[in-house]
Amino acid sequence: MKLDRDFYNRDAVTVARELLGKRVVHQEDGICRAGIIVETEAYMGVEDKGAHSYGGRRTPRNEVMYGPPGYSYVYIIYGMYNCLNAVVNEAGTPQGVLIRALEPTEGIDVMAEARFGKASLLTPREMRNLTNGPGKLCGALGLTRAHNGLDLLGDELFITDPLVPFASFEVNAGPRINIDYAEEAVHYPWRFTIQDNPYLSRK
DNA sequence: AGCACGATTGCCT
DNA sequence: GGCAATCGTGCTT
Repeated sequence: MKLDRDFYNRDAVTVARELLGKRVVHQEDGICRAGIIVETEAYMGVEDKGAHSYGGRRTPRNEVMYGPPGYSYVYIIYGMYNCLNAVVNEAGTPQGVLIRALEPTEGIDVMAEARFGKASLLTPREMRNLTNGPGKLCGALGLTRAHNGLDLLGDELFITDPLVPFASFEVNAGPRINIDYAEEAVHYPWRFTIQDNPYLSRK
């Protein structure tokens, strides 16, 4: 069951919290790769010094944030990694939720091939490193800037309820990662994690 | 046209 | 723990 448009039509903090435990799917060329979201960050838009859209900054890169909710925002960081966000809130309020880590569930062999060049016989360490970071999960799912602006209610990249009920979990909130430039916003508790999940990007 | 920097990762000590 | 890699992007000139 895909999350509907209204799910995304709320503020980023609310959506970031509620995306925990949901299932991200990338389906391309008949190949399905998916995982459960275990870590997110909220970027609250024009008033959030951590956000790409802070102060109403609008560029070709973040243009999709200014469109309707429920679309992908994929951007390149450090010249080599991609980060996946869901655009949230009504059109014109440029907020987003960064997907920071997944627990892999489907297409693990394909993800392993994409990350490590082998489809099986992963060490426990490799298994954990498959999707425990925003750049890593994009690598595993095969997501690039070419997947920017996709409708998350479409058939290529979408988010659903989990196929089988995910074990009950506690949600933790803490400061976001690597936004040292964000002044007072540095300490806002807008990073959400499933407590003790083995696929978190850090403790 | 040039330049400083980043919502990261992986390798090294 | 530290730090280099690597280049698209945005902003200045």
